Amino acid sequence: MRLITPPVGLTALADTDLVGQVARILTQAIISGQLLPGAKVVEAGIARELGISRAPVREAARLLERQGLLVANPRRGFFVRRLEAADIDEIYDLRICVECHAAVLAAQNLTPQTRDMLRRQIAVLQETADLDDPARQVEEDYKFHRMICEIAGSKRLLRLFDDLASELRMVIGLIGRLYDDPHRIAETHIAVLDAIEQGDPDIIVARIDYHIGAAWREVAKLVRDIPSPTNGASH
Amino acid sequence: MRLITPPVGLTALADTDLVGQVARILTQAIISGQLLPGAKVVEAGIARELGISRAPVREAARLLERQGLLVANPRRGFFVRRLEAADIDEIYDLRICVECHAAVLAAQNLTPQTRDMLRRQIAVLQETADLDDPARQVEEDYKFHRMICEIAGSKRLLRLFDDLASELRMVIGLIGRLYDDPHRIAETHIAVLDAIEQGDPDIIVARIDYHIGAAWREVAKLVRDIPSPTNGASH
DNA sequence: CAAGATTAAACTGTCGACAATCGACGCTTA
DNA sequence: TAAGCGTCGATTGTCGACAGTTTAATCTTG
Repeated sequence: MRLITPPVGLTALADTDLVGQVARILTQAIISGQLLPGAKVVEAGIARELGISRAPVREAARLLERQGLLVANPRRGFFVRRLEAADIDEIYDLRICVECHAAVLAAQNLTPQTRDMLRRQIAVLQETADLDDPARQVEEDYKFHRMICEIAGSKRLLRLFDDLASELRMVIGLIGRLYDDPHRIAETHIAVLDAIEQGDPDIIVARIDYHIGAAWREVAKLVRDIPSPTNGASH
Repeated sequence: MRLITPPVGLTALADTDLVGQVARILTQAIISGQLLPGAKVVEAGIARELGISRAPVREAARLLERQGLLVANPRRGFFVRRLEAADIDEIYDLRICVECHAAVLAAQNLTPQTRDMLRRQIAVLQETADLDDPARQVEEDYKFHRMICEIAGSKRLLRLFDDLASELRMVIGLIGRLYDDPHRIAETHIAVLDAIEQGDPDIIVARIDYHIGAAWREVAKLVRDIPSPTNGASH
């Protein structure tokens, strides 16, 4: 189970903050599906693969533990978090709450520059809707929502969004495809941006609610179709 | 700088999960003001004091880093997070967003048992309002709000509340006293509970908004009075 | 006397090692 | 044959050590 593609290991990047590097590598391995939910994270294995000792690996694992991607079982090791259907609901519910707030704040802070940034991202979204590349669509979708949180101007809000997003990407990666109709999704993005530009909180909340709610229903449906979709790694 | 009162160290508690123990001790040291904002957390010092090695201390510090209580400066060590006035605003803003949502969810899930639990906590709040014990008032206040998040039934929501609360307690501990008029605050708690029992989302949001907003203004005022209240530990 | 250079102490980052523990496998026995 | 038991390998938890860096203190010099 290779976590990194370059055969040279991570020596090229390891100028400073080794723990941060490992944390990023582990995160990537999880959201890309190389490490499946429920899988055991063997410290020595990761360490050997990266050509380092176990200490930095453990510290990185602690970071991911607090982030919610890993679960620590004392004397048993770290495991990739298993997400049940209830977790999906929890995440989307919280995401709506957070992003509604972010969008209202973003509307207050909106400048011509940030507005154009959002518009450009919507253009990208429309382009990718034509392509048959679900992973790319999810990625660009994520970027749009993250932009709103950035414009909102709250570090904690942004971090919270990133945490929720990383959990979601974990399951979306497993589902593979996400959108039935990418073009329709792209249109609801436009509706969201219109609302933000208009600036009316009630409309913003209604649009975000509908937009994310649609994704929620979509994911919930797919998760229910597959018996135990988030439970990889049998043992 | 003793972190623990019992002279025996932590051996009495150290059956399992040493890292978790250390994390709790460090958290307590921070929110109790033993470790001031900006202070350096010397790994060897903590380790020696607890009679353990540096490895578990570092892992615990990573947990607090992700939680936001500590900041890691590569090759320089861990420092207690410094909260500026802008951080206070950020925290309260997010707190209102989160707790409004929690209260609406709690109203949906409310049972006679959980309702009574909240009522009892309000009674406790009213009792402590008579006492001249600000720390206790803050503590019981915190418990009431946490109950709402518990009743809401979302683990992530609760964790988020705990994170925000720990950051707030850090600065409130420094401010020392919090409320101008404890009785008036106790009354707004009643208003919040009434709204939850009534179940109308709009009213709930309005009451929570006002209630937490009042605390926000109070804290912001006190923070502004003191030039640099959250910046202890000069160097 | 102040500012910069130099030396010494303290601290972090990482590693390898060792004991304790867990899980799996195979063996015995009814 | 199936259940219970003991053994063995694999893995975690913790420690002490060492190299490299940062910080503090001392000394030099204009």
